[in-house]
Amino acid sequence: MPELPEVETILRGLVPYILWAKVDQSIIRCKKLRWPIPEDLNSCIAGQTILELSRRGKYMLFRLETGTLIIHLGMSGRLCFLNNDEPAKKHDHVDIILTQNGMLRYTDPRRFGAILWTTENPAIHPLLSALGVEPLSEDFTAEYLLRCTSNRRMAIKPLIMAGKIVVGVGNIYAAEALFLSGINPSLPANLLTYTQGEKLVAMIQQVLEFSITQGGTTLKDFVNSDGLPGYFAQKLNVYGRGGLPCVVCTKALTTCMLGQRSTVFCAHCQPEYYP
DNA sequence: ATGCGGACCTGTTAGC
DNA sequence: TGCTAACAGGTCCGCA
Repeated sequence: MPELPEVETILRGLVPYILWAKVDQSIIRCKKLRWPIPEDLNSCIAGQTILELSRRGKYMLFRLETGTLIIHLGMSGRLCFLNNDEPAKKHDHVDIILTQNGMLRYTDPRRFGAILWTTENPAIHPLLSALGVEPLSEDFTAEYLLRCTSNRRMAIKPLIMAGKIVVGVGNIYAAEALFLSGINPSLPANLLTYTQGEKLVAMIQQVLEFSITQGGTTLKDFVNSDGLPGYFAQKLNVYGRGGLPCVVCTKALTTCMLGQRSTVFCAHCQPEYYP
């Protein structure tokens, strides 16, 4: 499941292959994704040069001449640069064939992803307009976080995952950052102290940045689609380790559900708040 | 406005 | 062994 570091890694890897390339045509094999792929996708993008690749949260933005392709990988989506003669497999939804050699192939078995087209500034697109700040930007500070959490009673973990305050913090990185910050995932957000907020901001940035660094090392492999996601290379302290010993205190890690998400934490290192 | 639960979808794993 | 059921994941939507 691609999180922000994976999306960033994929984007960086694609730049040398597709920036300034021209779209010859696109082929839709299966338009069913989270929203249907626009029927007229081909007429929207054919013949246009890819002018810019960027990212907003986990949304990839391919700016063409008359509009922008918005691509989300959901949880099982992949975007690979392949030779034109690569045979299509079961869950290959779309090919974007370039006039030079090669094509971009979108694959998504679980269909949680999206491919959309907008002729407007993507920043005002309904999917992007309400997103929180980029976690690795200078806008993401303890002051900002505290301003956002001060009147919210919701648990801190689902709140930082919701994407309204900060984007790109999925279940894995939320759990890891909270562990490294010593903050209980259930802590009501309004009780977050400034010191905790500082720590949390720093740890979110640390785990994401480290993961991007790791992703970079497998960059050349991803083109063949067998590159390991960054978080596999990353040492995970809590995610997926419920019941196993805490790497710090050796007590068994606790698993709970929070906002319908499995959540692992150390009850000793991330003590609960008692009112 | 806030916050919660439901929906989407299917490959993988656990349990019978 | 073969089947079924639960689970995982990100994000939007609708209802209280």
